Parts: sequence; C-alpha cells; structure tokens
Amino acid sequence: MKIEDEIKQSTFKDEYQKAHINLVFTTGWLQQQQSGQFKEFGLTLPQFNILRILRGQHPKPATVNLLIERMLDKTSNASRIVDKLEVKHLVTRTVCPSNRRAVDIRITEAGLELLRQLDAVMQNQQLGLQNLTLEEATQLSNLLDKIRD
Amino acid sequence: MKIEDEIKQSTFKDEYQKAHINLVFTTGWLQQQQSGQFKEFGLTLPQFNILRILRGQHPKPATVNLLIERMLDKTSNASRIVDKLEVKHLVTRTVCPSNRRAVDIRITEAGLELLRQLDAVMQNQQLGLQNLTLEEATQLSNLLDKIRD
DNA sequence: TGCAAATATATGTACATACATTTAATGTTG
DNA sequence: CAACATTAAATGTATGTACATATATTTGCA
Repeated sequence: MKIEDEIKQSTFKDEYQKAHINLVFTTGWLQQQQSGQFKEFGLTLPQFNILRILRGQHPKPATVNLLIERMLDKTSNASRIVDKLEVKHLVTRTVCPSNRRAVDIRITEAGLELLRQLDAVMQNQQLGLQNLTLEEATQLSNLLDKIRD
Repeated sequence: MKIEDEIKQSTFKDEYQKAHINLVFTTGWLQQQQSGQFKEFGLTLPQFNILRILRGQHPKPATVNLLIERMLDKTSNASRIVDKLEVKHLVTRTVCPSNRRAVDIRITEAGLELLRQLDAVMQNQQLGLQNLTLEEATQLSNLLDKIRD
C-alpha cells in the first residue's frame, strides 16, 4: 500500500518529507511484525537483540560496554535489559575477575535454546524485505548510507 | 558511513538482513537528529507530531480517535501525549457536544506559535534526507512501499 | 604514595510504547 | 424500554528510551 493511503495524508511538502515519513512508518511496521513473532516466546525486540549479541560472543562473555557498542540504538539502557534477561535465566552476570568494575555477561543454555527456536520461526517468516529483489535490497542500503553521510 | 562500520559488524547473513538493520539504524539516527532540535523547545517527537496533526485540523477540533488514525505509530497512547500538551497549554480538551463519549482536542494560539518557531528551525536544518537527489528520494519511497506490500 | 580523573555499571526520573482493563455514553434489539 | 453490545477515552502495568547522576574501581601522575 502506498504511504499516502497508510496514513491518510494525500499530499506532502516534497519528496523528501514523503520519504522521511515513509521511513519512520515502514520501520515501525517492520518492528511490529517482528515483536508479534517474539511475544509468544516472552521476549521483546531489544531483549532478542541483546541475546543475539551474546550468542555471537559465546562462549566468551560480554560486558555492558560491548553490548552498547553493538546495539543498534546506542543510547538505550543495556543494563536494565540484561536485568530482565537475568530474571528469566537466559543470561548470567558475574563480576569480571580482571576488572572488578566490569561485569561478565553470558548467555545460558536456556538462552541458546530459545534463540534456536526463534531461528526456526524466523526462517519460515516472510518479513517484508523479501518483497525486494537482491538488487533492490542493496540499492536500499546504499540510499540509507547516503542519508547518514 | 557504511552500516558495517556504524555498528562494527562486518558481515551480514544476506543483503536483506543488511538492509533491514540499516533501516532500523538509519531511522533511529534520523529521529535522534530531530529530537535534538526539539529539546530546547521542550517538545518530544510524538508531542510534535500530534501538534502538527492538530494544526492540520485547525480550527476544527480532533478527537483522540482521529489522532490515532493519523499517527505514524497506531498503537501508541495518544491520550497521554495529549495530557502532556494540555499541561503546557498547547492544546485544549473539551467534551464533544454531539457525542459526549468523545473529546474535542484543539491546538491553542500558543501551540500554533510554537509550531511556527519550529517551522523556522526545521527550514534551516539539514536533515539527512537532503543528501539524496529528488529522484533518489522517490526511489526510496517506492522501495519502502514495496516492503509493506 | 595519595588523590584526582577516568572508567564500568547501576540507578533515578520523565516520557513513550504496548497491551489489557475500566468507565461512561451511545446503539441495538428482543 | 430494558438488557446487552459497541464505542470513545482513560487508566493500569510492564517494558523501553533518554539523559542525568551515583557508586565503585582502576589509572595516572604530581
């Protein structure tokens, strides 16, 4: 559906404004699709993203700093998201022996198993991006990189 | 900067995953640019968006339902955002005479004046989208529409 | 060595999101 | 017209975001 119809606004100031609104709307749309999938597993999107970073490190631990560095949204509060994962026993937190200011965070076996289940779900899932050809996906990335130049 | 460098991840599963991550990252980047501009005016991005919808309706009132319909994120809580605007005297709330379940929300003169100031700021502001040509902006919108098909 | 600066994380507060529930007014229908 | 369903908005609760501040540890250097 064209963005005009999605938000019931027929005219935009210019193509830039239209593209901007479309970006915000489409990203929100994609994220809602995704969190819908995660809900039955009791995971939110930020929690999932952190778990994936921890799996990437496994069996090495990560620190909060490393999580922030890798997170898409740098300013969010990794510490409190780890809190939630710890309560669910999906990660462990131990004081880092070599630097007692830092905290070693590790994904547990339960966390790895949950991600395996989600991998299977995501495999079957048609996220909207697959409506694009490979060339179009590349083109999209290039346009986005240009925006942030 | 290429997305690989922004998030310190050199490889992606495929171009689709890369474009997806780039979408989330770039939209977050844009929104942070914008809220930075609003902060000195004491407005958040959702508050600004609602004020703009109300200006679009002015001098007719809007209901909460109409706001939700027009908002980019349909599931957010318009009622409480209006609360914040009301405290700042940027909008008024009166019971709708023809349907006492509904509430007529109107932008005040102070609200209109604040938007005028912000218009001026936004005019001078180089939001990243202007790095694109007009053709590229159109192309971007078309790609995004295709994602949501 | 001792003390200030830097670092790693946690905490506090205001705002927003997501979703379920509540309250009040209006429609509907047997 | 009375009972029930629907609708519009507000409220409750858990989570996340943004930003400032606090606490503990380590580092650096006078």
